[in-house]
Amino acid sequence: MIYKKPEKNQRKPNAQRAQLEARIITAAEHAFARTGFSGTSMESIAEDVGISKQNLIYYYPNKENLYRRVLQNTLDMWLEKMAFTEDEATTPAEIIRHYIEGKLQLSYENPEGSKVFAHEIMNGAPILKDYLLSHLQPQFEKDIALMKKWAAAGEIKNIEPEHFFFTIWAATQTYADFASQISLMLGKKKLARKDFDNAANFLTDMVLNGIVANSGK
Amino acid sequence: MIYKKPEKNQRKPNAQRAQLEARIITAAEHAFARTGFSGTSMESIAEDVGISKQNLIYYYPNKENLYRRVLQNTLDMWLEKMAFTEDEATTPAEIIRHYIEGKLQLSYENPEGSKVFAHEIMNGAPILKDYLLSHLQPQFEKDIALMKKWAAAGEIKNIEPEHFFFTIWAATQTYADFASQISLMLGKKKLARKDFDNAANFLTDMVLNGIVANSGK
DNA sequence: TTGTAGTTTTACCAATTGGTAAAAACAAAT
DNA sequence: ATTTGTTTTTACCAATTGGTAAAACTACAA
Repeated sequence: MIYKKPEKNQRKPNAQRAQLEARIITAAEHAFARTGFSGTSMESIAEDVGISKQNLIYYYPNKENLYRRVLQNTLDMWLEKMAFTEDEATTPAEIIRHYIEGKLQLSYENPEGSKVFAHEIMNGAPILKDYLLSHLQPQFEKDIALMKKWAAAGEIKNIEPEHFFFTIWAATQTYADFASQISLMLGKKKLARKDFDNAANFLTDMVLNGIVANSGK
Repeated sequence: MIYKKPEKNQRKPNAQRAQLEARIITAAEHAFARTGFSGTSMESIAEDVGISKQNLIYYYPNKENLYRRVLQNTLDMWLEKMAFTEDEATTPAEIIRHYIEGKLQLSYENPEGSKVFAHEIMNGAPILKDYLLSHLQPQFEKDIALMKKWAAAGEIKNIEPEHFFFTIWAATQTYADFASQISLMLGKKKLARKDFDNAANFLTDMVLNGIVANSGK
């Protein structure tokens, strides 16, 4: 008898599992985006994927687990666009323009994630609170400082940077979170790429004219 | 036997009932604001009021009923601040300033209502859709036209008014809907009157500088 | 003091909730 | 063909859900 390393043999082509897991995450994201954590049932997610509830539970053993996974998934691509500290060599106007465009693109590409985030915040951020404090807050602080430096150097007007960020966040995320209302107002079935481009143009124009010292253009 | 008009005698001092109904509405608003329609249970609302679920059902016979009531309650005070057509005699700058202040005051005074509204929209506005189309949309159209007139007259820059409104709505409602995130960022337990004043100052300054032709001031 | 309208409590109920346990089906390596 | 790990199905379950039905309680007018 020889000692044989009991190396895990992975029979199933792992790709298939990954694919199903991805489909589950997508369905879950969709569901949580509409009705939040407590308003969503595991059954409905499973149904959406086309598997049984028990089978769903096999992959994600409980609801909070699944929810955290969805939240984390989104947050990863989210947070990096939430703060704008970057290459300080470029001008404030360019940084701000780039920032607005990036956030709007995110709303366009991942509106569901934005909504899941919104639900969590409106519920008092019970799960995200720590994360926001430890990850977003420091970045926020840094960006505030940067804008104050700009103001001191006369590159932008002497505004309150905090509210600048709240406004940009709100104005960009609204095209994801409130898409149904916006498309209703515009008389469209669904928001298209073009609408996001228009939004980007409007927003950057207004913001740059509004706060950049030498009038943006 | 004389025919006596069976006039309804209202024994219970009607005021007491009205008071309890108001307490229920408040509790319901609070609950729906956190977790939306499907995420809220009648039990939890009753508990919050301090009565039994069956007693709650005596006053509001079913959940959707109660939800519609809460929604309507909010909407009444909501919609009139959602459009700004008014006295056309005043200047665009004054109208816009007044508009922003009004919307922010609403967010300050009734943040719960704002959140209920947000939940409804994020869920695709299943109940509000018709109302928005018949009430908000026409006002919206009118205001768009007004702003275009301003632009044609050279009073404001040639922007896209639709996105102007989306931005203002988002930027003002965010202080209600996302209050938990904002207060987290500002390092405060709760947003105070002062924070809303600051927001109003920032927003009006930026917007007026950004879109009014003769630079707002 | 009794009738009556308004209110609250008690007793249920079927459906849905998130979740467990274990049996069965499946697929691949030996 | 058999073992072995992976996946799916079947069978449950206690708790919670929105809601019904009716009994019991309350207070006031006659």
